Amino acid sequence: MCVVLSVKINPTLADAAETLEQAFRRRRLVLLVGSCRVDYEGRAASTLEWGERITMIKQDGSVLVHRPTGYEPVNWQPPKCMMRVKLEDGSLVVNAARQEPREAVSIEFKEISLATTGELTDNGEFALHVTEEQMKQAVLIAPGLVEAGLKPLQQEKSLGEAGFTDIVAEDNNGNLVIVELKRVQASKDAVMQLQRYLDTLRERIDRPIRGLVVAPELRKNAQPLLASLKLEFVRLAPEKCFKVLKSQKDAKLSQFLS
Amino acid sequence: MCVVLSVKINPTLADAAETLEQAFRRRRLVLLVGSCRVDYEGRAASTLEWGERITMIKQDGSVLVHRPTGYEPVNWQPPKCMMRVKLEDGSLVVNAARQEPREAVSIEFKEISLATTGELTDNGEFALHVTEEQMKQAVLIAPGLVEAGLKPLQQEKSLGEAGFTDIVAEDNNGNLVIVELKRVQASKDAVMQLQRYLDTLRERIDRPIRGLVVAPELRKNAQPLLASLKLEFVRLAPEKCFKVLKSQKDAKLSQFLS
DNA sequence: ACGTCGATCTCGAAC
DNA sequence: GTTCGAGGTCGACGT
Repeated sequence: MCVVLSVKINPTLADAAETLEQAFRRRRLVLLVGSCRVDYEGRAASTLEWGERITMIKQDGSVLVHRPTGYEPVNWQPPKCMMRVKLEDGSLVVNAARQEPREAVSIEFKEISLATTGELTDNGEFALHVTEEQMKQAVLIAPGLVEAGLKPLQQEKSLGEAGFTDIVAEDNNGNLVIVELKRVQASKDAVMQLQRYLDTLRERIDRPIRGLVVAPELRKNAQPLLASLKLEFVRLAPEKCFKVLKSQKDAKLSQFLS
Repeated sequence: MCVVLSVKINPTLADAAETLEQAFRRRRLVLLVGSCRVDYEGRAASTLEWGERITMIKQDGSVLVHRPTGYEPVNWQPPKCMMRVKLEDGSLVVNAARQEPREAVSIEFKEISLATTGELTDNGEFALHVTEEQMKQAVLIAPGLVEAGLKPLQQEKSLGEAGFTDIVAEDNNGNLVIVELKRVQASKDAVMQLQRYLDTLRERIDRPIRGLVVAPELRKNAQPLLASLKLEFVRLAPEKCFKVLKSQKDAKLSQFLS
């Protein structure tokens, strides 16, 4: 297997231009390391003065210009860009343009240290292990994770403008229980969202309703708010949900095999 | 000048490991292209199965794993990571860990097509031309951009839980004027945010208050909402703000030179 | 350190 | 197509 098709070290700009032309025509991956200047105009406008950077042009026409530090690209262009190469006296200009919105990034190189092209194939599955949706599934499968005797009523109850509740259930005393789930530490936001649900529900339904924030943790500054609104917090670790889902999956598997 | 220090095409895993060890010790840039699998565990947890990707390890210890398409890295690690390399039978594992929050990305290579290291210097200045903050500055300098006779009162008026207004001013008729600024087309969000400010203010202050959404454009579906809330829209192009700021800057400069 | 807010946010799902 | 909400958001700024 050979994913890297061409590697040129310190090519002339003309040589690099040739390589780029070909790569863009065939929709190949391009990696450029060199000294450049970048102009952007579109949703905003920016200029980046001379410096050494890494430029990545992907197979779907997305463009990333990375400085030697930091998580984010300093300049970029989303997928589906039209790429153009222009050789001017003493500089190589790569232009990436798109419409809707109309915007363009133009990268001017005065020196290229490395020009690489390749064709990468990547069908590997990406899985985020415990999402909020998975926590919900886990709680619906095993409501005891939240409270003994809890009985889920329906998965999502539309509340019009107020949004959706995560879980509607009933407790051992016949109270309606509204559950607001968070995969990570719950903040005031989560508490206020739950309160809005309750406000809306109480206008429509005349029976006792409890509000539960269920999350691995409750942010400290949300605790007074929670208390003042007479809501409740239930600690639930994502790992527990993961175990429930795993055992569920295993059960299905063994059922399938039996 | 030589920013790229080492380029190895189809190196053995042992050879690559050697190169990486050295690069990490000296805090160099590393680019890897090859077939890998990625595990992440920290704020969330994820797995990415085998595929061909580009891995970029920056000079500040940030890590980016990019699939051949899309703007975003599929896995990453913020700056200041501890990097470790481990050679196991048939695979090279690169581990990037940090604390606060405690999390780690582990990249397992079974084949490396390209391993590059380098030392990039980049002091080029980056400038974004018109930000929302700059629009605000422009309006404070030249309130006439919004309305003739408008007099700004203070830059930001704290409204407790409701957040902050962009600009508080007074019009020719002695009305209080609350301005919500947007650098791009204003949506229902902007209108509702402004309305929240007004609700809060009207509880505290007993005088006529007008609410203005100031932006280059107002989204069509926000217009009925704006009308029903009796708010107003004022068109303001970022270019005009840019000119104001530029003339201001020029004035300062000529003042400085005189 | 924590909280809030903007972003050329990006991305996906729902409508 | 547009709108809405989440993100391992990131990054900047204020307290």
